[in-house]
Amino acid sequence: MLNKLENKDLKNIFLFSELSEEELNEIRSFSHLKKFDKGEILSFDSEPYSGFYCTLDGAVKLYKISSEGKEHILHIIYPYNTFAEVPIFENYGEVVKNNATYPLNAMAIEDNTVVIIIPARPLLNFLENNPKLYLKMLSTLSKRLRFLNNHIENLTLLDVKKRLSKYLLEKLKEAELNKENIEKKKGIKLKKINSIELSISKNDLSSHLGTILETLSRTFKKLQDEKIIEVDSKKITILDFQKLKEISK
Amino acid sequence: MLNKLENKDLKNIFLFSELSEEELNEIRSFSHLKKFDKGEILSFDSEPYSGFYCTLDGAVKLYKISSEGKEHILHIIYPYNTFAEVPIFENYGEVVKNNATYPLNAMAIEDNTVVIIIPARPLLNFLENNPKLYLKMLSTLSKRLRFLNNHIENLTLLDVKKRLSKYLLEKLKEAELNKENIEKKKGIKLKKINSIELSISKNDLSSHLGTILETLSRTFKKLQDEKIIEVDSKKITILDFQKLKEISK
DNA sequence: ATAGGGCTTTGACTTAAGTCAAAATTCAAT
DNA sequence: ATTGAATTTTGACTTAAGTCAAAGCCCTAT
Repeated sequence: MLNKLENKDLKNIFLFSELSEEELNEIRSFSHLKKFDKGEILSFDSEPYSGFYCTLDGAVKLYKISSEGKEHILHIIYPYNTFAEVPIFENYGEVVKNNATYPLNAMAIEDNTVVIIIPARPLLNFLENNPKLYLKMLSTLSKRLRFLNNHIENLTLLDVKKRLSKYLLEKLKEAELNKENIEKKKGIKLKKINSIELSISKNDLSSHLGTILETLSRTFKKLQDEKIIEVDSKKITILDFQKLKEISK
Repeated sequence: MLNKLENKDLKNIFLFSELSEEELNEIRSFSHLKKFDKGEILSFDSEPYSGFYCTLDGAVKLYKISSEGKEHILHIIYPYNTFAEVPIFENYGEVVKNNATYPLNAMAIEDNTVVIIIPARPLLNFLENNPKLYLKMLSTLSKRLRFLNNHIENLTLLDVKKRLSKYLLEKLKEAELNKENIEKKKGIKLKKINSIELSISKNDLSSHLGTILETLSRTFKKLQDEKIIEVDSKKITILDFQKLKEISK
């Protein structure tokens, strides 16, 4: 159980992955951990400085909510991924004024979700002395921009069936990459992956896909009736990869 | 008419606004201009290196298009705003490999649209020698992230009437800021702004708002019937600012 | 193993927004 | 000013997806 921040935790974060032990110590000196239970909101305001976050354990959803209570999840953040960088940089210089606003809301979606909080001011100082990190940061933000562009494409140009198909294919690809990593690391050969385990509730999934639970349920059923997938609670088996790919286009 | 790139053009670009004449000369030495007519596609592939762009005259739409030909416009780019930075940074180091893909398509939407093209490799070198620009670049990308987050919020949580209302209010605000700038610059007092001139076709506007021309037309009519706005071709007069604000929430 | 709460599915119905087609308006070039 | 093309509006109709309500399922803690 994660209770104290160690250098090895920081090393897993892309931005810090190439830092020396001393440098990691420095990062640690101005960062701190915080733990949340499922459903708890990560209230950005309560922190001394606005800064950015990284999930170390559990999962966090980043979402927008309308005046009528409708929710849309833009990102699900898993361990070692950072979020809430925007307010640090968008008006740099003004950031310490404590009135920064975060574009998104954040909520833990698993018990014992641990995040590390890295305050803006010391981080900006650190970056200035280690300009090589700027490119890493630019890379992270650029990847997120591409993700959001694709997300908008999905939401505006595809119907729910296509969006769900695309999501399933992405998760399958992730699982495959993960498998290959394990194979390489352990020097073993694992059997081909043809199923995925949904890591979030179907309600959260529907919110991420820009629809509602009932419509998602019906769309799963349609794909199952067409013998393209098999749904067993959270386990989705892909029966016809080609057809799924065809639909997602 | 813009035919030759001059330092004063570069100076208007946020990223380069604080550079010396020599530094601007350097930027100019590896950049070049290109001119497009309305409807022409800015084909990123045809350029020697992938790099980023800045509009100097006219306007460019950045859009996604589906396999069925449906289009969604994510950004309209006006003079001195940059675009297409993502492929430079997302996999930095690999960028020179010439196989970078741009997340969005780009098309000129006015005749005589002039863009400046800044190739990735020399730009990255320049940044390395002028690390202060990194923060400006991070600021630009962060602002774009916030914009896209808001855009997704609008598309997923608001209906067309709300989206249009919000758009009109934003444009009104822009016009007001513009007015204030002129007043400050010229030391004169202008009368209050209560109308805006649409700078893009209604078809493009509908695509940007995530709907279609017919629905946009009907939504304009609804707002007009409710005496909230008055539509005279491209000129939109706001008759009831409060109500418009109420609707947009 | 069983009760209870949280999730998920199903059914019947509504609605916002899309489609297709035709008419009307606006714009730009003579 | 006039004409033809491009843009925009209007009307009639369809449809994907949302709403509301009820039933069913399945964890998890006793």
